Amino acid sequence: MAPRKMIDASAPAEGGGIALAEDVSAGPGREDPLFINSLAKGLGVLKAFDGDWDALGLREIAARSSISMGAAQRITHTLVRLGYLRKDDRTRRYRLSARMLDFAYHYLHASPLYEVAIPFVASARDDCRETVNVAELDGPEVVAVIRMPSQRRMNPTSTIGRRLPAFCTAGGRAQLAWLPQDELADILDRTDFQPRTPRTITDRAEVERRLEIAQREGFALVDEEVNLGEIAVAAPILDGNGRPLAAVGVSTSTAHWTVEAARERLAPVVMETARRISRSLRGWKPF
Amino acid sequence: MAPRKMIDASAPAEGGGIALAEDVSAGPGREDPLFINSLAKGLGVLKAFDGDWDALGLREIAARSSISMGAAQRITHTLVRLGYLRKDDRTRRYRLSARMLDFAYHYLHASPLYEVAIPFVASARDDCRETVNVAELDGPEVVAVIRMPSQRRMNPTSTIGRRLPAFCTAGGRAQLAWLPQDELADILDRTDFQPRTPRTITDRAEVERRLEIAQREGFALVDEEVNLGEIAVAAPILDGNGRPLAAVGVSTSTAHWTVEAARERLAPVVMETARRISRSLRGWKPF
DNA sequence: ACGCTCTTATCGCAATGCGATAACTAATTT
DNA sequence: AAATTAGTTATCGCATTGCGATAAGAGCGT
Repeated sequence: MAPRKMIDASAPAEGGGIALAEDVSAGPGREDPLFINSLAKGLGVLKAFDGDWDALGLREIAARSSISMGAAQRITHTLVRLGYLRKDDRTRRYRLSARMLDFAYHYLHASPLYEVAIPFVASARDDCRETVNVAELDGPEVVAVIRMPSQRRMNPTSTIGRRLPAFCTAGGRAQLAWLPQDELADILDRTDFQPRTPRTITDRAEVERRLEIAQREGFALVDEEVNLGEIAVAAPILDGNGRPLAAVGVSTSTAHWTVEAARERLAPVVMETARRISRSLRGWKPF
Repeated sequence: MAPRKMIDASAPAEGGGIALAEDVSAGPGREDPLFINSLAKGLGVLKAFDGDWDALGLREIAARSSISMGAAQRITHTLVRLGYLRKDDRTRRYRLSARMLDFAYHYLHASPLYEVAIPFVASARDDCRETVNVAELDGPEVVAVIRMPSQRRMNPTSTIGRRLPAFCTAGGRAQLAWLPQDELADILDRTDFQPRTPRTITDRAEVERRLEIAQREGFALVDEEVNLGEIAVAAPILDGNGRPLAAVGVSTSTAHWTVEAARERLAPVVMETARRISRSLRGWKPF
């Protein structure tokens, strides 16, 4: 009964709109007759398996997704039946099944980006022996789409699907810098300039200045703004109209690289890699 | 006129029967009061974005997931609102959003396997300069969980989330071979021994013999049974009780490797890598 | 053994999501 | 261009579907 309300950031897409996660439980009929509540709840449950907590019990699922236990019961039952959740009959706890990766598979195969980029990314990683990644912009965030880690273990192993704010990441800035003015402004309007480290630039004007520099230089460089001890460089993958589709980036450690070294030896690699991928993609028009 | 009847008695409104590859519903729509149909349909729509087709229109979505257009309308609306689908207002078509990768992220972070394995896999790939992967068993199939491709472009670029039959893949056999007898039998019972190439072993007894050999040798070797021109070697990652959690595998091309060379130079790598990962995982008990 | 907590099963009700249809808009044909 | 068509959005009344509460059942700890 703890009235804890876990508002999850579910709907960053549309600007206005109603706070949907808010009234899911105590919901009086809302004014959106097309919105299917059970679907939202179901996906909410899938999202509840967030932290590195292991198997969840029914009660905890209900609490985390702020739904009634009856709903949790029905939803878990359905998800188990569909194969997305697995249940340990002994402990009566649930955990995600490998079928969750189906979604990633479908997504990655819905665009040629993945397949085309892989060999170039592999080659780039071998050239500089550092972690290379490809990230897409999704609203004010970037999402890791490809990740080829170096042997060195990085701080928080960034995984496919990881989301980070665009304004302070190299991949994010590399895409923001090539965006049309109005779209950029729209995204920055929606951005929460929260510092991730003491070195994160939180001033919008200053970020915009960095974007101009990135545009001019052809790459974005971020120095310990995301994680202390980490330097990242990224360049945009552009479609035929010069619109950014994603960014190729390299992350490395201040223990082995200086900003100057990165600028000199890493930046050319990401720019060249991004250019090659861009060229291989020509002809395919995203929306 | 009361033509609104519904002869659907014969066609229980099970969620998207056709499009779902698995036996999602042998007939669950029937009497299963806990089964939430709208949730199944919603997930079915997400799955409809399967091939490399690009953006889908409402009509096509409805057809692919075998739901009414009304349902398609409501579901897409909901999914767009939740951020899983993106809509191009000009063409009125939908496509998956990067948010789909959230699921992969949650799944990969629900177990320590991913983080622990990454550096070892990276190191293995650098040792043999071939594609290294980690796959988990999910029923009679294996699912790719980690993929570190070589620079050489492989036939069908295997992606995270890709599913293949366990009985004819190296990663699959490496896990089957270490499974308790009853579980193995259960999985083989459910296996459809369909050949993927002319060289696929489709005789259950012969597959079982190969499993014994794999068990004895410590690794599984598959020669062009999945794709022509491809040799794969894999070894199991075991938990404290000797139960397989996943498998480390290397895929390579017959153009550059012979079976003997793979056995001699690749097998030791996967075995050693699997052993290292296994040891790093001790203490964590999956269910 | 007896509480306790959490999970599974059951039930009656009405809100929710359903399918059909109509209004609309973009793209194609003539 | 006007006319035709394919496809998408909006609306509506109704029964179905999924809802929350409650009761029955399992484990677990003390």
